[in-house]
Amino acid sequence: MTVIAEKPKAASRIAQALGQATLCRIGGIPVYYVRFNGQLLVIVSSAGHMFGPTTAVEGLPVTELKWEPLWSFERRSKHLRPYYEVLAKTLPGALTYISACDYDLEGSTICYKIIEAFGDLKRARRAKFSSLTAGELRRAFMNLGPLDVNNAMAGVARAELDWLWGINFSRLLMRAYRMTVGKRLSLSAGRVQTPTLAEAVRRWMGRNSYVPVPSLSLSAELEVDGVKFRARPDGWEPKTRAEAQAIVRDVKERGYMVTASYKSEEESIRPPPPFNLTDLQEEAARIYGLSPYRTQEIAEDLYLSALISYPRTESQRLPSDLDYKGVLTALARQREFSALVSDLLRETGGVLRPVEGPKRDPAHPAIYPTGETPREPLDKYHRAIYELIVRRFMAVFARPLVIARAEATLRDSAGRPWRASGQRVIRRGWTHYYPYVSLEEAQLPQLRIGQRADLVSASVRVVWPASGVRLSRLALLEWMESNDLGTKGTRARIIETLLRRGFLETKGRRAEVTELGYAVYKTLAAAAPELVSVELTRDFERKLELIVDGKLSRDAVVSEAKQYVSDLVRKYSQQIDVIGRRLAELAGAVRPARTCPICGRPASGELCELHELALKELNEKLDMIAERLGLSRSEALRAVANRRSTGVWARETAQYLLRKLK
DNA sequence: GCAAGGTC
Ligand SMILES: [Zn+2]
Repeated sequence: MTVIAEKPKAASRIAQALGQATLCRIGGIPVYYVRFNGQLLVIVSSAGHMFGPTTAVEGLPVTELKWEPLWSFERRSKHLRPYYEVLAKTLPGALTYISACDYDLEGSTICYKIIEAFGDLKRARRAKFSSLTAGELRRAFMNLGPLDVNNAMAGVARAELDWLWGINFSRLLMRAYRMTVGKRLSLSAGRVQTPTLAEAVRRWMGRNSYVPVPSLSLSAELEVDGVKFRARPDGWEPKTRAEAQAIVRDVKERGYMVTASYKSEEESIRPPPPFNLTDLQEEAARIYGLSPYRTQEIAEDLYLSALISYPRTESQRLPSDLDYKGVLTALARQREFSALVSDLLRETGGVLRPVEGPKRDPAHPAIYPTGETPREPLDKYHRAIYELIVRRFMAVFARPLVIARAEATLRDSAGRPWRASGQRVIRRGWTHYYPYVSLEEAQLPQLRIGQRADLVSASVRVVWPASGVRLSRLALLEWMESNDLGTKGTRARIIETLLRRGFLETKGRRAEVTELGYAVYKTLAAAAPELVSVELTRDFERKLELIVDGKLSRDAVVSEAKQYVSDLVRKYSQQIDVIGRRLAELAGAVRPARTCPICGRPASGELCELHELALKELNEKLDMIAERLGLSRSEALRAVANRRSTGVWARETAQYLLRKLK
C-alpha cells in the first residue's frame, strides 16, 4: 500500500502516528515505511500541487489546456522536480493507493492527479482526517473510504475555470495594449485579483474625491473634589458655528452642570483567540508595520525551522491533544520567556484551558509555538513575529483583563445632556503576556444624582473629519477575507501581484492605485463585468458544490466556461482597437482627443471622470459646509480647498473652481 | 507571458 501525503511534514506525522516508521531518503526526499494493521505502508510525500493546467497554444481565445508537471513549465516550481521523481519511482505497481492529503478540494485534487499519473485510480482509497493528531490519523487509516473523485473533479474544475478566465483576459489586455502602444507589457486579470483591484479603485476614488463636512465639537472640562474630567454632548450636536458659540457662552455663564445619571461597572475582557494567519498578519501590520506578505514569509520560515506549527491556517483553535504544559515548559528554556511562563503556571494553577475563536479550518489548527529553541539567533523581524506568536499562545490561557468603566450624564442650564466617562484597569490579566494593547485610563469621580460639577472651561472646535477610507495592503487583505476571495495562502501573494504589475503602489503603509491600474480596471469593467465582481467566485462555488454532490459533471462546467469565455473574448477581439485606445489613453501612454483641464486624463464631461466625481461631491456638500460655518459658498470652497483631510481630487477641483471664479 | 492554488 502506498500512501500519498500533501507535504513532507504531514508524511512524517502520518508515519509516526501509524507505528514504528523507518525513514529512507531518495534524492533527499523522505519516504517512510511502517507496518500498520498487518500491512506494510510506504508513505511518500508531494509538496502541494505537482500538476497544473497549461497550454502550448499562443493567441486568443485559448481553450486547449492540458495538465502538466508544474516543474516543467513554471520557473518558481523547479524545486518540485525531486518530489516528482520520487513519486514517479515509488508509485507504479502498488496494490493500493491511499490519498492522504488535507481533506479539502485542493488536497483531493493533488492526490488524484498524482495517482492518475503514476498509479491506478481504480485501486485508490481515501484517508479522511481534519488534523494530524495520532488518534485521528489512526482512526482515518482504520476507516478508509472510496477515493473522493467528486471532490477531486471539483478541484480540477476550480483550477481550469481560473485558468480559462485568467489566461484569456490577461492575453486580451496585453494584446489591446500592444496594438495601440506598440510595446509589450505584462498585464493580468483573474477571478481573485481583478475584484481586489476593483475594490482598491473604489477606495481610491472614495479617498481622493472626499469632501469633509466639518462638525462643531463642543467640550467642557468639569471638576468635582479636585478631580477634573471632560464631558461632550450626548447624542446631539450644534448645527452651526453661531449656535455652538452661544452654547459655550451659556455654559460658561452658569458655571456648573448637574449630574443626571452615574453608573460604574466592571468589564471583563477575555483573551483574544490563538492566531490564524490573517490575525497574525493584522497584528504584525499594526504593531510592526509589516506587510501581510512579509509576515507570511517570516511565518513560513519559522515553520520550516520547526519553531511554530503550520501557519497557512484559518483556525482559531489549538489542537485538543497538544501538551500545552509541555510546550510552555519548553519555552521557559528561553530566558526571555521563563518569567512569563512561571507567572502563567502560577496564575492558572496549571489548569490550562485555551480560549477559542469561531473560525475553523478543514485541515490545520491555529498557529502555536512548538517549544523548540531557535538554533541560531533570529533576525529582528523573525524574532518579533516569533515572540508575537509565543506571547499570543500564552495569553490564551491567561485570566481576563478587568476594567472598571464609569459613565455619567450631566445637564447644562438648558437641560442638554453631556456625557463623561472614565476607565481604569483593575487587573491586567492576559495583557501581561500580550502587552500590545493600549489601555488608556481616564478619570471620572464617583457622582451622585443632582450633584454639581464645577465648570473649568468650555470650548468649541471645528473638526474636519478624515475620510476614513482605508487603502493599504492589509485593508485589501481583510476585504478579500470578508468576501471569501482567495485563500489564506494566496491573498497576500495576489496583492503583491497587483503591485508587481504596477496596478498598485505603496507609500509607506498606504497603497495607491496607479494610472495603469485604473486603466486596466476600467477596461475590464467594460469588457468583462463578471470578472470584476466577487459574484464570479460565488458562481464558481455553486458549481463546485454541485460537482461535489455528483449533480453536475466537471466536463459540463468546464465546457460551458470555455464557450462563454471564448465568445466574450471573440466579441471584444473585434473591437480591440477601441479597447486598446481607451486603455492606452487612461494609462497615459497615448494622448486623448479631449483632456481634463486639471490633470490631462481623458475628459468625460468638462473634466475627467475622477475630477467630475470630486465636483459632484463638492456640489452635494458645499451648502451644508457654508451653513455650518456661516460662510458664503466661495468662502466655503476656499476652506475646503485648504483642508488636509479633503481628498486630493476634491482639493484640485475646488482650486480649479476658485480660479474660474476670478 | 498570462490565474489561483498547493508547498519548498
Ligand atoms: Zn482630471
